[in-house]
Amino acid sequence: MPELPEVETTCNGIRPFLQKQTISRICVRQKQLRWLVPVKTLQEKLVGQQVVSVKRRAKYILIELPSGHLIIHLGMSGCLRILPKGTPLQKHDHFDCEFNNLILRYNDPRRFGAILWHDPNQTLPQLSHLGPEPLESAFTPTYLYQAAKRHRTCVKTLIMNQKIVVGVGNIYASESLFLARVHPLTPANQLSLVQCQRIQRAVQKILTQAIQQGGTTLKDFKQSDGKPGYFALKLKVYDKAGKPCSRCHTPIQSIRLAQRATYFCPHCQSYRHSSAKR
DNA sequence: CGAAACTCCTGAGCGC
DNA sequence: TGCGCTCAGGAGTTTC
Repeated sequence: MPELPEVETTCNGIRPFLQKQTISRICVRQKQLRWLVPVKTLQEKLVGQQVVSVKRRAKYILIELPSGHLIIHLGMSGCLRILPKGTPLQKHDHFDCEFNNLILRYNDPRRFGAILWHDPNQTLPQLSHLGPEPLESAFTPTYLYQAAKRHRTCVKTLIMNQKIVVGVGNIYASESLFLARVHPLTPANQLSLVQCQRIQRAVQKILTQAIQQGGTTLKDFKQSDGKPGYFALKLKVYDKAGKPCSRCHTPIQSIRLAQRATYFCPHCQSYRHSSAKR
């Protein structure tokens, strides 16, 4: 579930509680995550350290300490909560980072998430090779156009490729292409510059709106204070198969693309419309 | 090299 | 009520 807006929401939610706080203790209850630093390393690097900042890169949460970064990835089902000390455990509470008066608690039913340590002197493979941030200046229509030219895959798979641009997951890929009026199956190397411009703008608009709404809660995403995200109410095509398109009332179609559910309006996003210059 | 399939895991929802 | 099946938002690895 967590795509860029959900990770951004989580960062914003935990930041005010953690800044300048000192880590007093850590607790790892489940070692079978996607990646987990050795507990000994965590103990050595974290305990007694003061949080300098809380940042986001792609879908990774970076908690900066004087000696490096604690990096948390929420995977598909992870969430981070700020809780009072002594809060009883719930199922799938895998990791605690304790401060003086509060706990940063990581819960992840599917265990696709990760807890990493980034030593500033070393490169972390997960963070190298990442593409530009979609909301920063490097993500331009020209950049997207040049990148698209090198790929034969379809546009939806392209914008979900973290080497091309980070943060766009399955939900926002469908939503962005609907807003851009581009068919998800359009081959990347056939996109026009005008289409790339529409896609770039749409991605930025959708992600910005989703951040303002606190992310999207479909099943289990929670903000750090436990509230759901409200962008689900704004979704136009995702999970709307058979429902009328909000723009033209044609039933929304769903297809499977690279093993992922994909939704689009066959009228608004037809190849004919997509290729036409607008 | 790129593209697509496969993989990790739990839980929800469905049909029977 | 319960069983078995399918599907789920990520992303590195494997295979072709």
